[in-house]
Amino acid sequence: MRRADRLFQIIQVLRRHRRAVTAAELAAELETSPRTVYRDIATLVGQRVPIRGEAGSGYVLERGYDLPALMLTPDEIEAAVLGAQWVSGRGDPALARAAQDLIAKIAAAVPERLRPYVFEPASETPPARARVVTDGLDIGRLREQIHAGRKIALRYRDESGRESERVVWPVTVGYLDTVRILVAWCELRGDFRHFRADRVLAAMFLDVRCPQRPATLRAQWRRSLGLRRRPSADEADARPAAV
DNA sequence: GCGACACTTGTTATACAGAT
DNA sequence: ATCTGTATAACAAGTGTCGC
Repeated sequence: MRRADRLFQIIQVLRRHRRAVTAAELAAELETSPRTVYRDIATLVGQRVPIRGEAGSGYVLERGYDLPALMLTPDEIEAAVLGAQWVSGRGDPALARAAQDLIAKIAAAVPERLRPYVFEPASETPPARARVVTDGLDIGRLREQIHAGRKIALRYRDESGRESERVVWPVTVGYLDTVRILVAWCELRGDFRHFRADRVLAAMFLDVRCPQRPATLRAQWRRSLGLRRRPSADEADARPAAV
C-alpha cells in the first residue's frame, strides 16, 4: 500500500470507529508496524488533521473533521446504508470492510441533521437466516480476477459429491443469503455454470486472459438467462446451481 | 547497468502517562 | 506497583530516482 493511501486509510479507520483505536490495531488493519502508524499519525497531525492521541487509550479523530456536505435525500441515505448493512453482514471480508467504510463516509459527509438516517435508520436488513458458509476460494481475489478478465482453474465438488476439475472464465459473483455463487463460462461444459463458492475445493488464479472481455461475457450470460437487465436476487436465487 | 542519494519502513530500546 | 499504550531515537535494510 502506498503511503498516501495508508494516510487516507488511517483517517477512514478512525472515522469508522467511534472509540479510540490503538496504534497496534491500526497497524494490524493496515498490515504495517505500529512504528509506521506513529509516523503516519505525526504526518497527518502535521497536516492539521485533528487526531487526538492519548496514552493508554489510543487515537481518536476529533468530531468536526468532515468531508464536504453530500447532497443526499433521507431516502437516498437509507437506501445506501441498507445496502451497506447487507454487504457488511454477508459480503466477503474486503467488501464487508468497504461497506463499513462507506457508512462512515456517508455519516461524515452528510449534514448533522441527516446523521440519524445513518446511525438510526428506520429500515434494517434481517440477520442471515443461517450462518454464512465459508468460501472455498478467496472472493476478493476472485473479484480481482473478474476485473482483470483472467481464467481460473477450479476443483469443484457438486451437490451429489462428484468432484471435477475445470477451467472457467469468471463472469460475476452472486451474493445470496448465506452462500456466494461464482457465475462463469465453463470450458468443460461449453456453457455458463453456477458454482457455489463453499463447494470449491481449490482454485488457481491463472495469468491467462479470457477470450471475451468481462462486459461481453456478462452480457452473454444475461442473454443466456433470458434477461436484458441485471437479474434480481430472487431471479438469481431461482436459477439452478447445477454444474 | 551502476553507484550515490533520499526516502520509507521495521526493529529495538527507553521514557513517559494513564488505568487498575 | 504493574500493565498497557504512546512518543521518540538510533540503526539497518529495502526501494525508487537520478546522473553518469
